[in-house]
Amino acid sequence: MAKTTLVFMGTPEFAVPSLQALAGSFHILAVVTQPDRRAGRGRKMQSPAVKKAALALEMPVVQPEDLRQADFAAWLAGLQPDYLVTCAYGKILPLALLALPRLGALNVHASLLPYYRGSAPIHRAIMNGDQESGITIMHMDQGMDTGDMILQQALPITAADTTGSLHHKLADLGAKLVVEAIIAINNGQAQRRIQDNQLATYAPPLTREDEQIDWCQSSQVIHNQVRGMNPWPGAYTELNDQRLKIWEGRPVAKHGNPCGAVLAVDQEGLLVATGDGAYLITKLQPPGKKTMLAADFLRGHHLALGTILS
RNA sequence: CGCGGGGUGGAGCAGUUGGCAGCUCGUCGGGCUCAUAACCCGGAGGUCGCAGGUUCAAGUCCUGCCCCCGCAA
Repeated sequence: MAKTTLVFMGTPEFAVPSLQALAGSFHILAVVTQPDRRAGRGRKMQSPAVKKAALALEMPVVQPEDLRQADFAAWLAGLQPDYLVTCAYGKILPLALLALPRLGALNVHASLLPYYRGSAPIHRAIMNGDQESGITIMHMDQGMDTGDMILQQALPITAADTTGSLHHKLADLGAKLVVEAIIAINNGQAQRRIQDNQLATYAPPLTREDEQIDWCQSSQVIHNQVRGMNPWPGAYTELNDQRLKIWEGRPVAKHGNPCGAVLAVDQEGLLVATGDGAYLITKLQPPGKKTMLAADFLRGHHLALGTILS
């Protein structure tokens, strides 16, 4: 039997482990990723993480500007892949493409579908204080993350997890499962499970509002937000018209008013009143500066108790 | 050529019109205390990112370069 062939589509860091795992088990005909774009400080051209990984594996890389162009479909059809596998590609695939692969068009999604359909499932799971997340390998259909599920595996979210740590774990789990899913389909052992749309929830992209801390929320909600925004894009608060990113902290059983007020300043950090208690900021970052311990920050910025963060 | 902040003892910061390099913390030694991340006294530790220039004199003014970071994408 000929080796299974596939075309991989993905863009950011999250997709790299899946690409590498698939490359180790099957024959990847081509890698499709988003075009290089001017981005970041200085507006330099930047390649997607998947492109760098694919080039390192010496695979052909294609970076179409528009998937709806007829020549892209023709190109894909010409490769005659067994599978099309997407993982955080970043664009909706035209329906016409999904039928081209002989054995299916699969997607790696970072949630336990039908929960958290959409683009920010990892952030949202941490922000909501969930105890569990996971990976779903599914067939794509025309909806956003609505297709039939092939394989799913849960992963506990620990109290210490941040979006960053969970992202790494899920990327690795996704890599493992997508290989398993293809093997199962090849062997005829895969079962398609329909998603229960009644249970579906969505994980919309982050907005600026998601980043700003509302100190009148509970300490736990704030903590989940801080964890969820770490390492990107960072939860922030305003101090003297300066935006201060809050990278780490923890709820503390103290009380004070009003919410947002600085209650204490010591070697452990900066204690701030919240809606139901207090939150100890232990690691933060002023604009233009590196991330530092709150205690370090306080050595150079003498904050009066009662100063309000907003 | 997207906008902007910054590199000053180990850490975080200040340094006004150029004129002996300071603050908080840490560290070392001593003292005090039942005790302390407490307090008191004393000390060490700095090529002020790099290279030039202006000047009697440069952390500070000028030129070039390196590095770090925020916004925006």
